Amino acid sequence: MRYSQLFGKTSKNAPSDADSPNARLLEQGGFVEHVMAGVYSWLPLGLSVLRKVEQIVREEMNALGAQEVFMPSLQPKEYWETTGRWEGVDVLFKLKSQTEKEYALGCTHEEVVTPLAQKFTRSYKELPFAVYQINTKFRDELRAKSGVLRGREFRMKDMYSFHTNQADLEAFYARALEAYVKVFARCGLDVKVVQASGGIFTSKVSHEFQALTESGEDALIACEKCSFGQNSEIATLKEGDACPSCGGTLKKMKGIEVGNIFDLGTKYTDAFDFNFMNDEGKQERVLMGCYGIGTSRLVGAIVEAYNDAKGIVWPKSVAPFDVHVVALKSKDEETQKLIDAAVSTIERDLAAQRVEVLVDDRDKGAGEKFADADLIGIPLRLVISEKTLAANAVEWKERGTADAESVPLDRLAALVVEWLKA
RNA sequence: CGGGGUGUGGCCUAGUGGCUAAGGCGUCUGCUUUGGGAGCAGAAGACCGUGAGUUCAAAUCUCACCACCCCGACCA
Repeated sequence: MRYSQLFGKTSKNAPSDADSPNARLLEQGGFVEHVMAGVYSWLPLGLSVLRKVEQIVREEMNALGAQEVFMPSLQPKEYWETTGRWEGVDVLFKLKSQTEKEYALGCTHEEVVTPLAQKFTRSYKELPFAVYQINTKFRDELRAKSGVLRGREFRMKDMYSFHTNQADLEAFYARALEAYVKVFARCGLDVKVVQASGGIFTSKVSHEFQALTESGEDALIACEKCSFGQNSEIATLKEGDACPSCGGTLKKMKGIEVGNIFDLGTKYTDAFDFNFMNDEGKQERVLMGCYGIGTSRLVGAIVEAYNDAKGIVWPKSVAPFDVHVVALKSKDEETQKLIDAAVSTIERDLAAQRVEVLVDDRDKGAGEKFADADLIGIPLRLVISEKTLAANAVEWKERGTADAESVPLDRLAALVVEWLKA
C-alpha cells in the first residue's frame, strides 16, 4: 500500500477532546474517526488491526472446535420477553418500526443463540457443541468513555457452548479459558485470569481476563508470578497474601477487562425450555456456557499497553502492516529514479513473501515521514534514501528501539522474513 | 443519572461587550527544499453548537436546549 493512496490521515495536532491514550493515538494516527460518544468509524489502518485481532480470536476458537456463525443484531422483542430481559437489562437499546413493532438491538446474543441451538438439538448425540460469532454489539451505556474501551457500539466475539452435564461444561470452560489465555498472549498482552462476581463463593464460575495497564479502570488483587487474580469487588485475598495458585506474592494491579467467561447453567435453557433426550430416552435440560471477548476494546487495550511519547508501538502480531518503508526524496532526478526503482523492488520482493508493506511515497520532508512512522507504530521501519542507496542498503529500525542499522538490499527480503518469524 | 468542564474554518488555539472574528497546522497554486513535522509568495475555507433574551452594539452577558470530554454511580 502506498501511503499517498491510503484513506485516512495522521494529524499533527492531537484531538482536544480525546483524553485516554487509545483515543488520542488511534484518532491522531488515522486508525479511527470519532462519530459520537462511544461510536467510531474504523478507517483502513484501524480496520487492519481489528481484523488481525479478530483473526487471532477466530483461529483460537476454531482450535477449540467451535464453529463460526453470524446472528442478527436486530432482534425480536419476544425473545427478550421470554428471558425476562426486555425490562431487566437497562443497557438494551430498544427501537420501534414504522408500524410500531418493537425490536432490540443486541447487546448480547443468548436470546438468539438459545432458540437457534434448540432448533438443531434433540438428542444427547448432538451434544456438546459450541458456536461463536464476531459481530457488532450495542449497549446503551449511560457514560461511554475512554475511546474504544467503552463504546455504545463495539465489536465482540461471543461464543456459546451447550452440554449434557456439568462436568462436560466445566471441561469445555477450562479449555476455553486456556484458549483465551492464548488469544491475549498472541496479542502481546499481559493478562490476569481474574475471579469475578459469582466467582469462588458460588457454584457458578466466572472469570474475567484483565489486561494489565496503568490506565486500567478495574482494580485487581493479582499474583506477581502467575496469572491468578481476583477482582477487587469480590476479593477475599489482600495485597501481600500468598497466591493460592502458585505461592507467589499478591499485589494490587489495574486492568482492562478484555474478556469474560460464564457458566450460565440452565438460566437461558430454562427460559426457552431447551431439553435434549438422554440415552435413557428421557428429557433433560441443556447446560450452557458463554464466552466473550471485546475485539474493538482489545485493540484499545493493546494501544494502552504499547505506546510511547511518539505514538503507538504495535506488537508484530496485530500491526496494520509488517513493514513501513520510508522513501526519502532526492533532488537529483537520476538518484530519485533509482530510489523509486529500489522501492518497487522491495515492495515486489516482500509481497512475494506475503509481507505487508506500507510505503510512504509522499513528497514530504524526512522529519514529517519519521514522525508519522513513529505515530502509526508499524514494528519495522525501513528507510531508503540517496544515502542508503549509495551503499546498496536500507536503514533498518525497529519501533520501540533506538538503534538503526544498515542492511544490504539484496538480503533484505530474507532478513525481513526471518525477523517476522522471530 | 448526579457533579464538573468545554463548544470559534478540516485539526489545534487566540479573542471575555465596540471597525471586515486573529494565528498555527492542514488543504490548493507556483517556486524552493529533502535524514526528525524546513522556507518564500499567493489562494480557498467560519450563519463563533442551537434557540430565545438583554443592549445602540453579542463569539463575548442572561436563560433554555443540544453535543462532547472528565469524575462518580452503573456495567447483563
